[in-house]
Amino acid sequence: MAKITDVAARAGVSLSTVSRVMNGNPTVDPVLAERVRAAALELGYTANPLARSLVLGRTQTVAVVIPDLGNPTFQAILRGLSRAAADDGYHVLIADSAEQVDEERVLAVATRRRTDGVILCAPRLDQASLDVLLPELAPVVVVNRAAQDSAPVVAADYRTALGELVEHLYGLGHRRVAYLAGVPRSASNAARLAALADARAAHPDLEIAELPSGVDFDSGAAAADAVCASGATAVLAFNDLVAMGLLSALTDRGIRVPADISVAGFDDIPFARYTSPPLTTAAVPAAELGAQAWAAMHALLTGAESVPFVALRPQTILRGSTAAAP
Amino acid sequence: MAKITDVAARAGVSLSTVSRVMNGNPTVDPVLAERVRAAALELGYTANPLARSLVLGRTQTVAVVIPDLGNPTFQAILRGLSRAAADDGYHVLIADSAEQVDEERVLAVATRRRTDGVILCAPRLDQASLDVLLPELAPVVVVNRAAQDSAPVVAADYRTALGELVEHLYGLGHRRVAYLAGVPRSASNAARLAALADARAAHPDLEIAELPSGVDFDSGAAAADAVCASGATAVLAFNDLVAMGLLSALTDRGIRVPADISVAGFDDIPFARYTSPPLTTAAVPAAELGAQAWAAMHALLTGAESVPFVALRPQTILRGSTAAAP
DNA sequence: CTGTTAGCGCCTTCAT
DNA sequence: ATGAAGGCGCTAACAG
Repeated sequence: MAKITDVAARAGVSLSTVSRVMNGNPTVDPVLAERVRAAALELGYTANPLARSLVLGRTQTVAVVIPDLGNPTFQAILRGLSRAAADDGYHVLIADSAEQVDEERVLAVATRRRTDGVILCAPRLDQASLDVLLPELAPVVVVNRAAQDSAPVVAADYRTALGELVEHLYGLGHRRVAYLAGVPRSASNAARLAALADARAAHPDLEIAELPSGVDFDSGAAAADAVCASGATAVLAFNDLVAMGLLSALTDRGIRVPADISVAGFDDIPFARYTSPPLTTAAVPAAELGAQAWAAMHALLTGAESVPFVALRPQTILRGSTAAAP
Repeated sequence: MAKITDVAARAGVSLSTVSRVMNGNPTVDPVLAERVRAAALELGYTANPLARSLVLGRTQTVAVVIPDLGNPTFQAILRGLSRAAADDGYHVLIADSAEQVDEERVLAVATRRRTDGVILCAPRLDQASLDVLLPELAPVVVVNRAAQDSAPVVAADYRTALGELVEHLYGLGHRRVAYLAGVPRSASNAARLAALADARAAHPDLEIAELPSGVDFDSGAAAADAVCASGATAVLAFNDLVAMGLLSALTDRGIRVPADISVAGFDDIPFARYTSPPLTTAAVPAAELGAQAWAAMHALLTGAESVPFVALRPQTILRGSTAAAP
């Protein structure tokens, strides 16, 4: 691999001149510049990014910490982020913590050292740990959870979105609703609970039972009996996977959706529209969330003005899985 | 951020000694070593990975080039790869070429310079370009396509897998089968066509019509009319998304699956089991593919013995979307 | 406008 | 066993 001294020798100039030319510094004699460019081309020279990183103090790379690369929402966030970063000439280092919450912190700090900043998706990390972690990570952008002013936040507005879903069900005449809670300690679950509290306050005749569940298909299926026992006429699932699992288990039991019971999901993952019946859900703009997270990071990196808090409003998508209460 | 000289000063030793201690070099007085460790701990010192990378000539990072982060198969490959690499203490840089085949080459070369190697998923890159690209990328591992000895290959055996699917249909009495071809120029499509040729040779009474299609849900839906017109009693879709689109469109037309027509997919994406009817398909072990790709790269990086070609056999999954010919 | 020089932070011979 | 010194490849003052 050709190095800068090789190019300098070939062009008969000093290495500083080569550096200047390669970096577009205009204070170079056009003739020399051309000679340098020719030499660089012949040698297929490109500056070693590592050496540049060391001297410049920036790597043109950011780290994205994600709890689970198998989760469609994080996949979409990563996709949106990666493409937006690429458009700005940045690279992305991924760190999948594989749901190991205790690893998350170490991972974030480790990746931070080889990058210019980190975008943190850590919904299950407790707030106290997060608060001490963030300053250590700066510049850092937090996705989908609060970060008391120590970092810009880009989040979907789960509270409003779930609120709309509740209103939708209430408008259909449902008065007994079950909520399948996902990870109880996650930030987005807290937002959802707030939405339920809002709804209860607004509608005294509305009963919302909170049933435990997980975050995946099987959890939804496993909750079917509890849902039936609760006497609810409508279910708000933690996410689409849970809703789909529930849908499947209910169907197996001969319970008709939405005739007997309405089911709503959350996220609008790609397959939500293809279930039968298609799933009513709140479309979280995950890829856009990723793009916005990048935008926030880019602003941090370039010292540009930036919004400290970006809230993206999920869109309520009404499909066939919800209907009037029986 | 503390640097090695800070630790040296605090411990009252030279920076070489600190370096030795941090790297576990045993030729250091235990007393000094302990003093160094204490100093490092107090200062929260960790060697700057960038500086190490520059001097050591290795970054502990590999690049993964992927054509589309939105594709479930590549997502799974990335997940398996990322976790396997993390287990060996390596980081992963992702490069999503967003299906821009011409960008793929530049991207691969660019990311290669900041990493120790690249794992290349480039199913649509033409073979000639690939052949000149690979030497430039070494060490490099190629996923899901041939690489004439210039790099280790880790691939799913599409040919055998599709062959099994055909046999399955043939065994069910189907004699007129339609194949919904995906991207004609992709490597895996070539493997699939080879499987069809095998089947035709083995069963003279078997007719297989090749119908053009894309690779996504909508392509499958759009192919419904052509499928009906073809008179086929069974369809092999390029992948599960195409199969699901077809399934949906057929259902809309009142055509029953599998009573009127059988449909088989490919890949076994997470939702294939949840369609109605559930999809018969070939389960490509994508995450395992990623893990194997990492293993191959790790071998390359450590100079270990390695297998030049790993073929992973997809498992045929029989579900409800295929049945006896009407 | 160009070349020389001093680092960026670290590892590693080479002496001692 | 330890320290001094050179260099990884490049950029950015500083002279000239």
